[in-house]
Amino acid sequence: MTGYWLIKSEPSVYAWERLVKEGGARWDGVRNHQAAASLKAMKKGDCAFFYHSNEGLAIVGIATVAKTAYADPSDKTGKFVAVDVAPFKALAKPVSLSAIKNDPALKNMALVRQSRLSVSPVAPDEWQRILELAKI
DNA sequence: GCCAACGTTGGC
DNA sequence: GCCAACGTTGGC
Repeated sequence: MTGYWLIKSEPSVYAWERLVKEGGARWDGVRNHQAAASLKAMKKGDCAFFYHSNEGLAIVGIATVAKTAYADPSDKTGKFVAVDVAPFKALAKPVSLSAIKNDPALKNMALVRQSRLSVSPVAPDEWQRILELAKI
């Protein structure tokens, strides 16, 4: 069973285009326990929507989990974890936050309900719906 | 630049 | 262990 997730990044910090260019990245710096729990639950090969926060405000691509959770080297306390992700596919049509908010099928997404959460699970039906909107 | 939501910290 | 104060995130 493939798991579905959503990871956020500010484009000015780490943009989707950079992930594509570099072919992969360590996803570290998560300092929230709820988000960390999602990181720990990720399996190799799981898919994650890549969302641009602050600027763009849209899901722009799909990444895959290349390496499951390990101790985050940037965390001195040793409590938090990082995963490695790789680019999988760009969306033909980015799905904006406003489109998500306006879609009754997507209203309950963690992205909408808990906007500050940087890593969150995505339900399979939500995943499918977004793929439709993205014209994949 | 403002503000709401949420997490964390520290005094009691 | 409660709660006020403060810091951070992120949408608008």
